Amino acid sequence: MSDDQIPQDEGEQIALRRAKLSELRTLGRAFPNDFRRNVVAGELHAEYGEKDGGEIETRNVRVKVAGRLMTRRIMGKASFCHLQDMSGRIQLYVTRDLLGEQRYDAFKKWDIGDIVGAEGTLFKTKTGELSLKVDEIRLLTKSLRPLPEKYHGLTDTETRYRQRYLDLIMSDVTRQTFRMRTMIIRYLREFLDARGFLEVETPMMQAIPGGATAKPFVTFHNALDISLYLRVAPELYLKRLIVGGFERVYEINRNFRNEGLSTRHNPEFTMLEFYQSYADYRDLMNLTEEMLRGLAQSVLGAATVSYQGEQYDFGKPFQRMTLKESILAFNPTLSPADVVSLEGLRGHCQSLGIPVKETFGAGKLQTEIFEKTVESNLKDPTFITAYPTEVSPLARRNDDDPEVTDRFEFFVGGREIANGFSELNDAEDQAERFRRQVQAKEAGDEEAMHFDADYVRALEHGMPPTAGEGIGIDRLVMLFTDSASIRDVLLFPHMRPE
RNA sequence: GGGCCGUUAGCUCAGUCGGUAGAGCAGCUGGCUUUUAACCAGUUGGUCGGUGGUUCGAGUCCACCACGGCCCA
Repeated sequence: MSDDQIPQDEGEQIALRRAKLSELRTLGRAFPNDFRRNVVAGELHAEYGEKDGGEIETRNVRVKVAGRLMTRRIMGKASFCHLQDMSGRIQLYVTRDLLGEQRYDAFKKWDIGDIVGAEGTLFKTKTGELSLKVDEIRLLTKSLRPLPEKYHGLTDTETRYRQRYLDLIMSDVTRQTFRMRTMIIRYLREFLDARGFLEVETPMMQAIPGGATAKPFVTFHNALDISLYLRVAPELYLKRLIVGGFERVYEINRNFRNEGLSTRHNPEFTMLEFYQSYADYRDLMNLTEEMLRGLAQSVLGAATVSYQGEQYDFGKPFQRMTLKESILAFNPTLSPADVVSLEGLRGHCQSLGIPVKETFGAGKLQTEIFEKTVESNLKDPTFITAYPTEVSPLARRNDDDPEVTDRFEFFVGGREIANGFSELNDAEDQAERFRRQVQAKEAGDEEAMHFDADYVRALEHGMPPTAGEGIGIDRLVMLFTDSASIRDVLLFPHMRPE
């Protein structure tokens, strides 16, 4: 950057650091990349943290570490500082006697935030902190901007999201949250891989957006001269793979839905979808229970999940009830006859203040009542089953009651985490359900599905009886990291441009 | 989209009844060879989110706008 590009309103601290960098440039390579560390802080603490200081010094352990300078206490001719690397922090003891006056004076001019490499021998201070007595130290990268305050850290929510790198530098909680996110996804992969599922990737850009009732983003492909949609779900592609003979597949990837932003919604979010042939929705409920119980044990080391002050026990068998049962349980004024009659449901919606459209059938009305009165009360891990066919255009009808499907949703902490069902593999029924969706779309429902003729053609070749499920990864990570907002589990949540 | 709250130094925050804008950390100068929110002394730093308005006078009151947070739809 030349001088005339430097913003004039930069603070004096930045100006001073730029001047220091400028001096470094005159002294040689200002951004060297020839320092090699041989250990990280966490390994040192793991190996020597519990050992006696005298024993450590006797062994004369020489190590090379590197990281960001986070604290500094200069006491004349000797100083303490902490380097932070990916694994943690290690304290350095830097003295004029070991470095010589010239190099020690240079060290004293470095700033908090600079990237430093150091070499020396391990010892323990009189307060017992494992430290490095430094005899070689180099500035590897000059930092031009001051870091947030060391004690309170970065608390401004907006800055934490917009400048996540600062949040990651300053907050151990944030670092831990995103490590946990990775651990959760890794566990899910290993769980499915171990059961013979094949991980695949399917199109993110689709000519016909399908697999969920949601408003898509539209983009344009210039060479093909067609509109493409960012996918709202991978479902129809994954089931094409089931038709193709990949009998167990899964995908962990992004979906995009053109909706508002909130503490639970980001326009792009991560879903796990998996499909298992020769299985039904009950098999998947059992699999889900096993998966989540194992997940809790694996990443938390306990069966109980603590979320926003409440405890959820994944160790005991998950509750199961049908949608209708749950509605009756939480709507004492509604009779068993009302819950299946159009008039009874409409009247109840009115008393609840739910806006009802003329086109809503009993199933849609039940779903509305469920979302308004039941969902937030499903605290303990609970499966709700028997969703209306009307709101389940891709799910297999129940053999005894064609008005409902062999479908479940899974709730914990009052939030939907998973949605699964026995797949509809009757091509003619599927074609009819698509036609219904197209009618709804023509009637103005922006979230209704398109008719996907190739998907019906695939089903016409025969899809084995299959069950499939989607799990919202972001919500799962929120639960397991005790995060109140989805933005806390997304490294770069969407924000309005500054 | 609606309601409430917020935006003051690089960061974390005060700012009374409308009367020349403060602290801690960071920075700068000096001191200090086992400190750890190091310490001691001194010290720099502000378009109070933006634009209008009311007023002799606005960080403070009013209106609108921007961005964010929480709740609701």
